[in-house]
Amino acid sequence: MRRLKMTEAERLDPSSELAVRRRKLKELQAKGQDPFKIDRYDFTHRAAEILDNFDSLEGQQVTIAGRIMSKRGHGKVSFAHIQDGSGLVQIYARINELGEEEYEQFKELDLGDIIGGVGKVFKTRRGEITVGLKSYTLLSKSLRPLPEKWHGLKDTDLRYRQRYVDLMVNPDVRQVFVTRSRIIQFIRDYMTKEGFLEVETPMLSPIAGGANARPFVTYHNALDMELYLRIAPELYLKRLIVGGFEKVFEINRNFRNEGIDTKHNPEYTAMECYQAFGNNEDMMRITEEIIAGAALEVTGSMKITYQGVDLDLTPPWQRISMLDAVKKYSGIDFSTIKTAEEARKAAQEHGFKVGPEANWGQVLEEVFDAAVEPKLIQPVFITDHPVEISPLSKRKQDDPEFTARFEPFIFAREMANGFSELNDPIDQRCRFEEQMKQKEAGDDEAHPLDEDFLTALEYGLPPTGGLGIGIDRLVMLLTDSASIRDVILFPTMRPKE
RNA sequence: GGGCCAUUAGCUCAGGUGGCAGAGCACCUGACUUUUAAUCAGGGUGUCCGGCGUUCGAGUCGCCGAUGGCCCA
Repeated sequence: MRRLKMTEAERLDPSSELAVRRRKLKELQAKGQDPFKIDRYDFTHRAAEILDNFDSLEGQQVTIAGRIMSKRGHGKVSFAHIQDGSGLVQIYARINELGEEEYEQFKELDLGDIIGGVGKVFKTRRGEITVGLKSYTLLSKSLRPLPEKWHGLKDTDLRYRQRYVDLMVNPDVRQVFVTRSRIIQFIRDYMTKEGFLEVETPMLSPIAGGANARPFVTYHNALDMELYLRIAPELYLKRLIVGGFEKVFEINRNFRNEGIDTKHNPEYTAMECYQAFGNNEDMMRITEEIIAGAALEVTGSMKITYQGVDLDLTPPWQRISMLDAVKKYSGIDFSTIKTAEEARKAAQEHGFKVGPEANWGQVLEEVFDAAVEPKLIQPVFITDHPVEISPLSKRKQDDPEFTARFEPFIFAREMANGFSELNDPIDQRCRFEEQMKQKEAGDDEAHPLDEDFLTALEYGLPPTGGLGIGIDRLVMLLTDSASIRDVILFPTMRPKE
């Protein structure tokens, strides 16, 4: 079989827009005006600066650079809008200012082309601040047409796959990611101000611990071994506390091999922190201050609206134990139920589905998830989780079947998870062994036993408070985004074809 | 994993009961020296997501598959 080598342009319908733009590029290159040979362009002002400082800039010469987003030709005069990182500004091209040849070339420019221009700032008859071009330079030729100017790009599939186009034509999208960056910056500043040291721990690890989740598996050729992408940095961060760092935090990605929906992306960002000599109370304070503080920082208020619902994030938040919450919303009083068997029976009688192997704590959790979680709209700390579902948390002093743990919920979503860390190596080994039994019984999200982590605990972990906050869900909350994919620049997608 | 919905021009979308593939924007040709989704005159540029089937005839009906969205587990 002969392979026919055709250039992109030859494959295209010669009347198509793609072919037209390639032809224009070729013509420019033939005239020695290849835009892709231009190396640098020094602008003096951004679009927003010109709009904001019109009074002082009127009549002054400015140099701008950006992408042509709209164009209106009027014979011997043309208007266009140029978009740069700050926004849009109108430019005005006139034949007797540019000269015949340069003006004719200006008319050949396409939407999406990137140009630089020099000209004087003025206001048009209709009052729009405009740069009247004295000269311009094509800095990059766009070979593909932009989406429609009025409706933008709506197709969610295309928006996520071609985020660069989404960002070009949908200013709100850009703003979400600016806000995301500000939220992360706020958290980093807060943690640093509180004396926490930012650290980085492995993404690749022989054991994926620190959470109950299925990991991604990968392979290291030189070591000839499987490695896991981390599901949480927890066990490494606690090793650092053992080593003598007293306050550490990490903002980074976790990877969980689970389904994708509006609240889950396989890779997501979390902030985890650990404080030696602290406990769950300290972590609850940090949680409130970060979430409410970030809201104040990016929205100007601790009272926000999410998906049409008013939420008041002002601390302190309500607290209710998991046991009391389940009693309140499901009517089942688990404090009077002692065995797993009784618990399963009670849950089933109230219409909850529970696994046949579920232990007491897992039954409580399943009833909680079904009956309580959807009701938790305003911020609330759920506390005192049962020990069976909290393998890394310290037991409560007054009731060893429960732990000094908390999870804040807002708009029915778990926003964080924290506790007084279990630092008893003997108990930790028992907890791991219990998890291993569950794994053997078929629970592939059960926690693996990490022998080196136990060794670290045997050297001595001080009493420690720990916390993890899901950044993506926080950004969703503070940008009023319905889907996690709207706050992740390049969400995980199945490849096309 | 299950259910529902969507997929038609570069983009946004129309296309009762099966009968020649449509609009707006974008693009092309021409007019127009301060426009504002500029306007005016002309031009349709298409693997109707893919495959199989029913039919004289499928964008439309059926089955299978792909991708996405929403709901449920």
